[in-house]
Amino acid sequence: MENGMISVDRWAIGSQAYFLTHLHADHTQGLSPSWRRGPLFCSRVSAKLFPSKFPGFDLSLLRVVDIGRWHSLSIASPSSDSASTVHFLAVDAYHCPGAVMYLFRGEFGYMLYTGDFRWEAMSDRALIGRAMLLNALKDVNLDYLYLDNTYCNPAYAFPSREVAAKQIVNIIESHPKHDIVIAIDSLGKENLLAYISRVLNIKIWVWPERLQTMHLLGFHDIFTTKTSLTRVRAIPRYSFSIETLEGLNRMRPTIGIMPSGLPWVAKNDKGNNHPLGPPVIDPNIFKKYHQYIYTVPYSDHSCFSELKDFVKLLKPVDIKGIVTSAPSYTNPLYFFGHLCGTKQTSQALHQKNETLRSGGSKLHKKGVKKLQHTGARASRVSILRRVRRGAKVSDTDSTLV
DNA sequence: GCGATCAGAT
DNA sequence: CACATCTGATCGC
Repeated sequence: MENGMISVDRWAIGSQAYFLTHLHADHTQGLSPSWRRGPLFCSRVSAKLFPSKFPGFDLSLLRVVDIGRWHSLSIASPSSDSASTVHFLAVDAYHCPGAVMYLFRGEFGYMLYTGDFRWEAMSDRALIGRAMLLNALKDVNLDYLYLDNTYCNPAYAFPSREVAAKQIVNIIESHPKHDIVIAIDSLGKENLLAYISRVLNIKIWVWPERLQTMHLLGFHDIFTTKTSLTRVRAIPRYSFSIETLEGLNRMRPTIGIMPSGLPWVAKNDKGNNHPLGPPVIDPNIFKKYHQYIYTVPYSDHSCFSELKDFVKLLKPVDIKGIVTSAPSYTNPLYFFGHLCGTKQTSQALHQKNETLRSGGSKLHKKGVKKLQHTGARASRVSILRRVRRGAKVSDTDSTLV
């Protein structure tokens, strides 16, 4: 938060309390096993996963925030002797396991920080979250909304995860003799994999660290690390590529499935990369992306229409985007200003397509020097990182490139 | 030397 | 493309 007394998904020095929305790496930059700058509030599921993400972390710093219940925290005011109280409520963000949004109440008014979230209006979980938020805000204004603006453009239109999951099952069923690899991250999309497993009555291979995560999350019979037990494997997204699929296909017929909201960007005209132009739906939707690869619009972020529903529901006085680093960052007020309180619309028109950068300016020139590195040191760093997250596999079994 | 951060990759 | 992630190189204490 801007007053500097509380940080959400930021871990630099200077705050009295720190809040974690979820355990994806881009929200934990700056956290490390040796971090101990203050109490760290997070959901119960995040707390459970915490030791495996940061082995050696001082767990006495963790404060579990129960979903749906108001908590409070006393913080010292920087300008006066008196302490003030901040109240906060965690609401299920329905993004990845443990992901929550935080509603804060304090001298600054009401502020909602969504973190990453998916707002599928028809889902039970979103309905519960909706009721919590409406109840908390029924008699007051929401002064600030920090919004997951990952897909804050009408060009981003994709179906519910339920629909996308059925598409994926259809793809698998239409390739009965193929091996299947599905790209996932270190956390998230467990429900998709569980759905595939249940419908097709098949186990899903995951890599060993991921199996540990699955066990912590309470999945005990669905996943395996033995390739001989299944033709469906979930592999890290960073190792999922055209080359990977080509390599696999030299051994056995294999297709890859990339579940993501990204390919469903509408493509604007070439020369005109104005991000605000009329949306044009990508004609390749639901089609093959490559000889061996299907991309399916399964997203853990809200699409544009869901963001719009969310803003309409909460009618915040002001909105700020959480994601500010994307090249085509768009101020949410451009699309949603008219749904907000006073004066935002005209303001938004002057702020459209504003690009915000974080503090570190990148002035380094590239390629000025090419130093040889000492191979010994590089591998030591790498090994330490592997050890920290728990013994990386060198599995001949999975035939990952 | 070591952790933090950056650049570049998928 | 870059949702999130990993690797190796470099920075800075």
